[in-house]
Amino acid sequence: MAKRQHDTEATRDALQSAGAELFSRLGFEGATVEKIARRARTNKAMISYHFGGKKQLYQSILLEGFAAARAELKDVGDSSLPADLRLREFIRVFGELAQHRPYLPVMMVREAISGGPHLDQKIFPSMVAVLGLVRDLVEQGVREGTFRPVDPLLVHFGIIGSMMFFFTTEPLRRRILAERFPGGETIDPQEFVRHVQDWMTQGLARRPSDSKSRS
Amino acid sequence: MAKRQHDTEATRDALQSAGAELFSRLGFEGATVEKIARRARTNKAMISYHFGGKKQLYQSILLEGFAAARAELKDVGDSSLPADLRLREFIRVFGELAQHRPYLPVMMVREAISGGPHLDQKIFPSMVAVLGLVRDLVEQGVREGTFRPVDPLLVHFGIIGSMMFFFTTEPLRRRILAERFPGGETIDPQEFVRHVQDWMTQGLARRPSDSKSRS
DNA sequence: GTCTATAGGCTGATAGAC
DNA sequence: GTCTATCAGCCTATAGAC
Repeated sequence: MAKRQHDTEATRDALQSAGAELFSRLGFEGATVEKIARRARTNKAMISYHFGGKKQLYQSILLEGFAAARAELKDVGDSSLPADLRLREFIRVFGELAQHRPYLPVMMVREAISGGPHLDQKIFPSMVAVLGLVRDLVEQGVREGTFRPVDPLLVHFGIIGSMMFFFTTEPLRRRILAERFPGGETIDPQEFVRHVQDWMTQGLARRPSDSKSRS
Repeated sequence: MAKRQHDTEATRDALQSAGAELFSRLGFEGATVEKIARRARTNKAMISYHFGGKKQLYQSILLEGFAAARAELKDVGDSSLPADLRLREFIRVFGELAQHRPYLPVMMVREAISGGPHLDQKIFPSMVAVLGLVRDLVEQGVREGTFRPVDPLLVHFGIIGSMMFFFTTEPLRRRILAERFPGGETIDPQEFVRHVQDWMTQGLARRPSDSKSRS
């Protein structure tokens, strides 16, 4: 945009990319500015220059990652399909998201476990939006009669929980399963996504015996 | 056991207890020996004296916690009930475990996310034992005809995942739900456990249309 | 067994040269 | 914009007094 020695954006992007990789793998404290700068092929002074410090770099990564994720989930929110199909779609997109941006779920789980000590309040709306999406979707299904009466919040944590856990614990799963069964018996992410879809669809389905009034 | 100035076991226990609390809340690096010692009402030299260092204290906490957890799950493994009831029982006991020893799931998820950098290989057998318990249980159900044909490993990660996520993210959930709905709309753990039980039971149930040969 | 004092290493931020 | 050099602060481990 203005005159520049190398390319302002290039350094910025390299730092965010290196940060995403290292923050997710090592956590906020474990990923030192030194390591991040080295991986971005620059120096740690650039982190202060471009972002104002380590914490702000961290937050910018989460903020921009969440914005992108929200955009990818938008279609599911706008869809006019029946609830059970939308739920399958949500799970599929969520799984793709986790594979396309593996750093996001990992960074978020780390934060959630600790009560969000490095979280910028600006991402809260995005988190609540995902929750609202599932809630609407479940309420639609109950209304349409395809789902049994169930608390959307519980469904939300069930789905998000199993998916987040699966995708964030890949490092250890790989290590243990590989050490004990050197054959290489690891789980295919696609297969897990399909499992959750089936589990969910059948597990929420309304049964003939269900009455509307059931707490 | 032998002559002692105060009580050897007392200091040891205090350090383990303080360590469990702080390691789970702050992570391995975040929980400094200084903080742990202060909370245990002693000094950091005691950590080296009793355990040989910070890492060994950490591992002793996980090792003893896991041993206790495994003992509590033993009854579920030995039970001769039908598979669907055993599965409900497993989920219930797992939930009680997470509430009774909240530091355990949190420490384990932290490790799993990072690939287990501070894990002693000695706990691997305990982890695999839990996995084996679920596997046997699911295979029993498929054999008995109450469960549809399903990969036990996928079931395992589904259950453990949703439970671990729920119980480990309580800190952030509390914070967000409390900030946005000051009414105090938080989720009752018992209710979530019941939800997983129902979800699981119905989601795995064999449907009339299921054939035995299905991958 | 317990404690204080300290050694030695690593951290994030930044001043100042280019 | 980029980089090197440096500073103050914090960490774990431990020597040595009691």
